[in-house]
Amino acid sequence: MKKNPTILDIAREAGVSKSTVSRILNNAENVSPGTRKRVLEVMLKHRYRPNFFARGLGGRRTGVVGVVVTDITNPFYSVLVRGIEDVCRVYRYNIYLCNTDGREEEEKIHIDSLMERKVDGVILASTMLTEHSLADLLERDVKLVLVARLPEDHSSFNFVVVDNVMGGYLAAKHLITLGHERIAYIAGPWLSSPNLDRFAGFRRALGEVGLGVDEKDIVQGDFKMESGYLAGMKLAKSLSSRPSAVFAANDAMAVGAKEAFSELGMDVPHDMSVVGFDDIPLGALRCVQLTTVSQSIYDQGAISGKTLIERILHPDKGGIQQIVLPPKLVVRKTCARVPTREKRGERSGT
Amino acid sequence: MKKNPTILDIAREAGVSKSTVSRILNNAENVSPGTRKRVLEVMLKHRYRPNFFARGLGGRRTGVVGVVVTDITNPFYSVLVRGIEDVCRVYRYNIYLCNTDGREEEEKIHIDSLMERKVDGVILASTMLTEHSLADLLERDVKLVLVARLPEDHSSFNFVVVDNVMGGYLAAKHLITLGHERIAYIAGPWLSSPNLDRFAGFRRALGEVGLGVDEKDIVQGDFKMESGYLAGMKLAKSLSSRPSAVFAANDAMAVGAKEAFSELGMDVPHDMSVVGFDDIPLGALRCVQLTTVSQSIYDQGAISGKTLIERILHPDKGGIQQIVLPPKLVVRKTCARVPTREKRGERSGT
DNA sequence: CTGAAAGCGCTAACAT
DNA sequence: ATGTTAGCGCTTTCAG
Repeated sequence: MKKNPTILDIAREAGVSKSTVSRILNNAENVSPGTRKRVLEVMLKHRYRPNFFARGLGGRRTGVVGVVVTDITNPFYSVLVRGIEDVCRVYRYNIYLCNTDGREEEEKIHIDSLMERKVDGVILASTMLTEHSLADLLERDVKLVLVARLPEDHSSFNFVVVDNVMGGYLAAKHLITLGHERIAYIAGPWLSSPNLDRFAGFRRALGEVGLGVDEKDIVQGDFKMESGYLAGMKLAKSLSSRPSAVFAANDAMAVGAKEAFSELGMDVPHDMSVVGFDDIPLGALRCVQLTTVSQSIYDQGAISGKTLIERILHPDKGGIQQIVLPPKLVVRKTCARVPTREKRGERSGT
Repeated sequence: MKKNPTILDIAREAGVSKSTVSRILNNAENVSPGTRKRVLEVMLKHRYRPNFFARGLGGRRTGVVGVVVTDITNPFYSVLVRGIEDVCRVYRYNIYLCNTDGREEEEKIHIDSLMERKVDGVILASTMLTEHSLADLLERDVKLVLVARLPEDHSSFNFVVVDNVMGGYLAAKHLITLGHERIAYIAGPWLSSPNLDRFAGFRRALGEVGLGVDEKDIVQGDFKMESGYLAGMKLAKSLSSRPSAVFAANDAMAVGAKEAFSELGMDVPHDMSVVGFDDIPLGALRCVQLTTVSQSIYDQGAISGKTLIERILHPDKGGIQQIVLPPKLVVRKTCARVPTREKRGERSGT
C-alpha cells in the first residue's frame, strides 16, 4: 500500500469520486449515510490524513497562529504560553512559538517567517512592539492580539492586559495602610507599558495621601532578578536615611532586592517591607513568601488565545476587543507595619 | 495593487517568467545578475512572500518540526524548548509546541496533528513514550529525536540524554565523602527512565563502599515540589532514627524537602544534607543554595534540535545518533559533614 | 446525492 | 540564461 494515501486513492478504493471524499472531509451535509460510512472506513483503514498543504493552498485558514514572546524561559511567558496553547488545542489550532529576547531584529525575522507561513493570527507578547512590525502585520490582514504589554497608541488594537495602574495603586495603598511614608520604587524599563502604568498607580496612591516619591528612591532595573538585587544593594546602602519599604515593578526584582537586604543583615519585613508584582510561583516558596500583586497570567494567555481564534473564525463579528483584567493583592510575609519613629532611629543608627 | 502578490504577478511586472522568479527564490545559480536584481526589486517593492503552502505541496520539506513536552510551565522544559528554538531559528525552522501533561491521550492527539501538518521531524521530550505513538511516527518516516527520557528499549532511536546513572553516582559519592552512611532517596515515578537511572547510580556508589539503601528510606514522589515537601515531612518524622542525608531525584523535590525540614526546625545542612538533580535556576537562589547535579538542559535542547535538523537535511548521512552528556556536581550549601555519632544521638534524642 | 474539471501558487523537468 | 508545461492534493463551482 502507498505510504501517504491521497484523496484519490481513497476515492478509488471506495468507488466514489474525489469530490465526495472531500465533502466528507469537510463535513458537508449532502452525502448519503451509506457512502459516508464506506468512505470513512477506507480512510480509517489507510489512516488517511488530508494533506495540510494542499488544503492551505486554496487560500483558506491554516489552523496555525504565531505566538511571539520575549523568552519562554521566563516563568511569566511560559505560563502565558501555556494558557494560549490550552485554548488553541480546544479549537484544534497549532501554535508557532517564537522568542525574540526583546530584540527588534529577531522580532522582525520571526514575524516575516510567520507571515510567510500564512498564520491565521498572531499573539504578540514581546517587548519590542515596533511600529514597523505592527504595520507589517496589519497590512496583510493577519488577526492580531496584543497581550501584557502595549504600544503607546493602542487604541486600534485588540489586546488583553491586566490593569497595571490599579495594581500599582493596590501595592502602594497596602504599604501606606501599614504606615509607610517613604517608599522606594524599583523600576523596569521606561519603554515598557507595565512599568509605566504600575508606577503611575503607585504615585497616585501616594499622592492621594499627600506623599510623593523622591527621585533618589527610584532605582532603575530591567525586570530581571539580578537588577533587583543590585537595586536592593543600592537602596540599603543609602548613607543617611533610607525608605522603609520598596515596591518593585515585578516579582523577580522584588526577590532580588529581598536577597540583597537579607545579605546585608537587614530583616525583611521589619527593617524593610517589599512588594512585588506578577505573583510568580517562586514568590510562594516558604523561604520567600513575597507579598505581591497578582495578575492571572494563565488567564491572560487563555483569553488572548480565545479572542484571537474567535476573531479568525468570525472576522465580521464585533469590533475591537480590549480586555483589562483586575489585579489582586496577595498578602504574604514581606510587609510589616512601619516601625515607630524612635525605633527606626535606633536601628538605622547601628 | 494586489494584496498578496503571487509569483506570476512578480514575473509579469519584472518581465520574466515564473521559473526565473522561482530560481531566484531558491537561490539557483543560473540567473543573470541583471535579471536577478530587477526581479528582487519588484519582490521588495511588493513585499512579496512565496506561499508556504504552494511550496510544501510539492512534497518537499516544510521547515517545521514538532516539539512535544509535558508542560512548558515546568522550568526544565522551558529551558529545553529554548535550546531547541534557538538552533531551529538558525536553520530558519519553525517549531510547533505541544504540551501533553503526561497524558497519553493528549500525546496521541498532538502527534496526529503534527503528522497531518507534515512536520519534517519531531522532538519528543514527553513522559508518555507509548509504543504506539512511536510506531506511528516511525511508520511515516518522520525524523525523530528523543530527549531527556527514554523508553525501555531505545536502541533504535536517536536520542540526547544526560548520563543519569553517573549523576546519581556523583550525588551519592559526594554525600559518602562527607561521611554520610544512611542516605534517603526521594524517588520520581518508576516508569521514568531518569528516576530509574539516577537511583541505579546512587545505589552503585553506596554499594561500592559496602552501604545499602533501606526500603524505608525510599520515599515516593512525582518530581513536583509538593511531593518533595511531603516526602521531607515523612522522613523528618521517622520516629526512631533518621537518615543524615537525602538525595532527591530532582531539584523541585529537593527544594520541597528542604522546606519541610526548615519548617520542622531542622537545620539544613547540619541536621540533614540535601542533594538534588537538574540545577534549575531556583536552586541558585541565595535562600536556597541547593547542592545538586547539573545537567545542561539548554544544551540538550540545542543538541537535539541540531541532531534532528541535520537528519532532516541529510537523511542518508550517518546512522543512529545517540548522545549521552556528562552531568556535573554543583556544590552549594545544603550538604555538611555528617555529625559525629554522639552529637547525632543527642540531637535525635530531643 | 454525486462526478468532472478548473484552479490555488509553486517547483521541476524539459525545451529553447 | 530563460521560458513552457505538467503536476503536487485538495476545494469548489458547475453539471448531471
